[in-house]
Amino acid sequence: MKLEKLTTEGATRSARRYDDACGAAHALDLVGERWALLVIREMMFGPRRFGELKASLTGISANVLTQKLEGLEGAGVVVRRRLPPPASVQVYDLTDWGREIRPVFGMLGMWAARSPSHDPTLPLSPISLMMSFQTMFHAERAGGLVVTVAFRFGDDRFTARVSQAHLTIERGEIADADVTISGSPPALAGHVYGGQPLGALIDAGALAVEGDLDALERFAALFSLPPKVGAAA
Amino acid sequence: MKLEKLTTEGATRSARRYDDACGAAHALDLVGERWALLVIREMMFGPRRFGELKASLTGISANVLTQKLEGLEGAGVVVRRRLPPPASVQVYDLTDWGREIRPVFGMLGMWAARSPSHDPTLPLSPISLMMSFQTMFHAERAGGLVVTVAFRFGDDRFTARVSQAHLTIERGEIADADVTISGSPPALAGHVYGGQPLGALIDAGALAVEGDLDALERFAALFSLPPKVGAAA
DNA sequence: CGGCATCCGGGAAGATACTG
DNA sequence: CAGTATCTTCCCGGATGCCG
Repeated sequence: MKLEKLTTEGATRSARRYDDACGAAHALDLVGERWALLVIREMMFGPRRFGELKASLTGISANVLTQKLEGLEGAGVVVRRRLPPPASVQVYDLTDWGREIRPVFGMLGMWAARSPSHDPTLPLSPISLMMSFQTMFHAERAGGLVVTVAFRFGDDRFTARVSQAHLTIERGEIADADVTISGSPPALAGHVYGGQPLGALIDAGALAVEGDLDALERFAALFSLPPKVGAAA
Repeated sequence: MKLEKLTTEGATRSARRYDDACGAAHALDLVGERWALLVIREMMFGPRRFGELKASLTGISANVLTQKLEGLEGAGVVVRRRLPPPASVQVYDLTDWGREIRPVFGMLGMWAARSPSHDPTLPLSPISLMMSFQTMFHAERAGGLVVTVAFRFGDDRFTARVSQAHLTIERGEIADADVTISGSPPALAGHVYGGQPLGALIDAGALAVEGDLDALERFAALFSLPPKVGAAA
């Protein structure tokens, strides 16, 4: 009795999308599925290989990642490219328009960091930490500070530069950094955001620093999380 | 939270959450489930009743709405209140912190409106249209314009005021509006964003205008969608 | 009517194993 | 390493019914 063909009616109702002209609703149609935004996050600093994506997204399985990349490619957010020989490997990257979603991460992160249930000690990917720096940067604290910091997280390299109260971060390492820091993203986050003394983290072997250690301290002082809800101003 | 009781199986990782310190990931844990952001959207201009929410969210079913409201209440984003007698009805509203998520809608909407697949002619809730005005407002076009516009969508009333190149929108109707417009949100969107002539919409019975029609035209000229990707500047 | 519980089908998410 | 194939789990969503 309930065997009526739903295909005829189901064709009109687009599978599982909001039929809503609201821009936010359409954004959710594009990138609202589970994992989608985090996959995008991992490409925010440039193209990445399948294995890198899978390694950075703890808990995702290969088939789900494949499926998300296909969906995002169909939405025009992601492009699949093959690097020129000899390194003719396949990589995934954001389209120009896809990369424009970046401010959403800043807003989402700033908002969620105020949640009482936010736990900054959970695992953190290198890219997440670099993006958090851009979000939690306090330009008014920079003054005339000029400093270049190099980061090494496993095989991932990033360089941050502060100049004229401006912060720029890009992938890769340059030679003339004032200080180079190696270790895990959560350990560094523990210092920058959690107030853990740098010396203790170094002694524990969680971090290693080469170069101007004082420069690193001044760099770290530029960042802080927003106050939690209900916290006194 | 209430589902954790069944995790006797090996004390596995928390049901279906990203174990990620990234702020954006935590935001998705809080409001990343299907419908959650749209439910929030409908409370952006103040408290709403269950039936209002259900009516505005075309396609949602009562049990799903209940479930989302429970989840958002547990996350501290939504509060359930009972209005004082005699109107002792139950309403849902955003917490102060929950309301702070508003900029995310602006960013998401602005980004998704540039998508080639965005269809502005789909159904639109009154609140979505009001929020889109705040997002798509071009302050530089306002000059010294001072105008107050009243909107009537069914039983929903809103008032928009432009003054000193600033736009404010709130729920409710005031007496001294320069112009009052009645009709459906998609019809008004067709004029403001779709370039459909006001006269044609009025003749077709989709919109009705009382008061200074020229003021409405000047008001509408303050808004426009961002260019689609690939479109010529 | 508003709000919530329950049952059920379908489909997405996820783990695992396997292939080029 | 980069996915694909298969199977299981469980969320989503419709329908129905209970209760204030």
